[in-house]
Amino acid sequence: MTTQRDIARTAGVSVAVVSAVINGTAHTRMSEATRARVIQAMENLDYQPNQAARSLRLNRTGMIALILHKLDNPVYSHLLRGVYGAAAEHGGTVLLGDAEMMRSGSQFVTRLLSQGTVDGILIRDNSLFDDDVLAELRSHPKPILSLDYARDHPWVGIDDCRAGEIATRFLLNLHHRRIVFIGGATGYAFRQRYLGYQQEMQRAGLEPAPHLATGFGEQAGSDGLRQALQLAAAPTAVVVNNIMSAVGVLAAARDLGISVPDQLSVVGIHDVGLMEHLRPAVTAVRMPMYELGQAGVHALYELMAGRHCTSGIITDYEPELVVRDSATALTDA
Amino acid sequence: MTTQRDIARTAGVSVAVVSAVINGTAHTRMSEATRARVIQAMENLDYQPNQAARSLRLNRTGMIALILHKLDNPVYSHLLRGVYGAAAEHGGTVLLGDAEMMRSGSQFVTRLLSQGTVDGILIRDNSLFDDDVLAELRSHPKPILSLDYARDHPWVGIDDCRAGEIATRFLLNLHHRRIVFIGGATGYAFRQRYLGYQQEMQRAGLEPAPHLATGFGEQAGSDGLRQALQLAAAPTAVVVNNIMSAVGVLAAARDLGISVPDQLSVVGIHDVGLMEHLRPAVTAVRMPMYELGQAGVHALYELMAGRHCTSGIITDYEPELVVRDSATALTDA
DNA sequence: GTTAGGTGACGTATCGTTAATTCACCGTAG
DNA sequence: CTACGGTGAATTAACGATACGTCACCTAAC
Repeated sequence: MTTQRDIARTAGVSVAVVSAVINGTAHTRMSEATRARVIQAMENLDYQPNQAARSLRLNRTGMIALILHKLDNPVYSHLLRGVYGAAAEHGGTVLLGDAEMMRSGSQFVTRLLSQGTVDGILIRDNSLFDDDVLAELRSHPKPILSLDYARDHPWVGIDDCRAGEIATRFLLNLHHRRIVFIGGATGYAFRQRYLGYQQEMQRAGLEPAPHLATGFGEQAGSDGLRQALQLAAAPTAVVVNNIMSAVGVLAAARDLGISVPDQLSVVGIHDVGLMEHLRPAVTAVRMPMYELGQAGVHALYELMAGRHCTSGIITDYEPELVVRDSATALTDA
Repeated sequence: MTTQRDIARTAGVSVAVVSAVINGTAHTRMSEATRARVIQAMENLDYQPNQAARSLRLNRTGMIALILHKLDNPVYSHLLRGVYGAAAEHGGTVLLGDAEMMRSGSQFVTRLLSQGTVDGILIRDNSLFDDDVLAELRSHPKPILSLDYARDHPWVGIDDCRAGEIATRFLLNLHHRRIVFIGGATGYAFRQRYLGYQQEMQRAGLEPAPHLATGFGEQAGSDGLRQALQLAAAPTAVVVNNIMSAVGVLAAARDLGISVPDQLSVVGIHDVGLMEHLRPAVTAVRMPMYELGQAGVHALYELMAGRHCTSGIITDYEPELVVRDSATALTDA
């Protein structure tokens, strides 16, 4: 491995100068000729700074952790892109973790937290961490930022309530009145979306249906729809709190012989490529996940720089309805 | 931050003893009483070793990189689990990267390769890296293992050819004769699956259809089916080379008014949760991706230990057909 | 002619950990 | 009474990069 010492020897300067050339240290100056010689030597010897040494000296690794609920959830696809991109802007690398690995006592969490492996942590959905881990998280010195509302941490979020409103408003405009809200686990974001639904229903003078929060994933959507059909008045439309649950709703509808959108309109919250390729293609509210990732990283870097960061919902980018085929106007039957 | 020096001071010993207690160094001995005092001090002060210092000293980070094509491809879900699990067994952490980030010249790739950020690299689908990156990969000192056949690296793979055979054999047993093979990008694995299809067709005395390798993803499946229908004799069954393309095939079939499985049987290669929740639920060949991840990590650790590692297909776990609703026996029409 | 200030560069302590070397002490064998 | 081996520990030199303190040299102002 080529070190600064090798460069120094080759260029006939001291390591201090090499380091100064690399970091542009104001303190140590050098002539243009010297700088050029050093740069030449670095290129010739194919020098690459040793990260471990750098981390030790600077007490900073240039790596941030991103902890997600289910890595394979397609809604994270854009979030990941945003996070990786923004981290790269700051010259940083991203260590990706699944919340599953955050069980307290696991190698992974300890390592992240206290061993200086990362400079900061971005987490999505606090509700997933058990109390021990949360305590550990709070006690350790590196900044943490939540990508969802958090009572005890700095956070950045997207307007989940608005997403619920948009989906509901769309269905109301299509003359639906019996609209139910299906799916969603314990997270704050999930509840916010229901809140948006609730508000919009009340604004229209309608009674919101209870939250059929049957959980997360395809099965939850299927269960939710079956429960919805037990209600006194069967719904003509559903808002689905989650992209994978939307798949479950479509499956259950098919299994029960309910035609979508003719007999049941479906609007999903969150949009991914899959929604376009299901049949019927699913009308969904696109959430600005890419932008959330970006904003989260920038805010985290603020924190890591010791500066203040204002928590809140990002307002530059709003949830946006993508109209496809799974919802249609209610015709008087 | 608590360091070994703090422990040493508290326990009234030297740092050498602390290090020896931690690492069990044979060279430096100590009495049981001393060891106990050191351990007590470590607990009291909540000592966590500094990874940067460790990495610098040992020239080893305990981190391996896993580079995938599309992170959000659900088939990686089980692979990830296998990799993370096996890495944890070795006390390691996984740095996850998308091949997109492997564009040569990017921060990420350089960092991985030469700056000692990781001890080894696991890559899936070599075809994704451009020549510059591959050259860099080969020139750098850390071991690399491919999770797919590779001419120039050690590799571990799954039996993709067998998967093609299984899918085709299943359809043949259902009396299908006009079977086409759809989708797949440039990877070796994709071609192997077609090869399996080809072999099985020939074994049945049938002429294999040309490989409708329209690419990767939902759109590819849709395009592939449309192309298949242009063939002289329309197919009664398709093998789909890729899970997302299967979604596209179903969508195109629906759009074209072709009923699955009544008019067209579909078998997918690779299985993910989604397949169960599509309608019709997709019959698919489950690939041992979890086991591939495990085997890859173990082989990589062999390489990192300077030992030899035999490249090849893992045989302990075979591709396995999961029968659902998208394929049915051909009845004489 | 002396000195103040600027320029260009060097030497070295430091980060926390590991491991090779050295050392002090004690009991015992010769 | 001395030499010796074993035990339990301390000292210290790396690992590579960074930044502070220092210094030699040159020019120009007084």
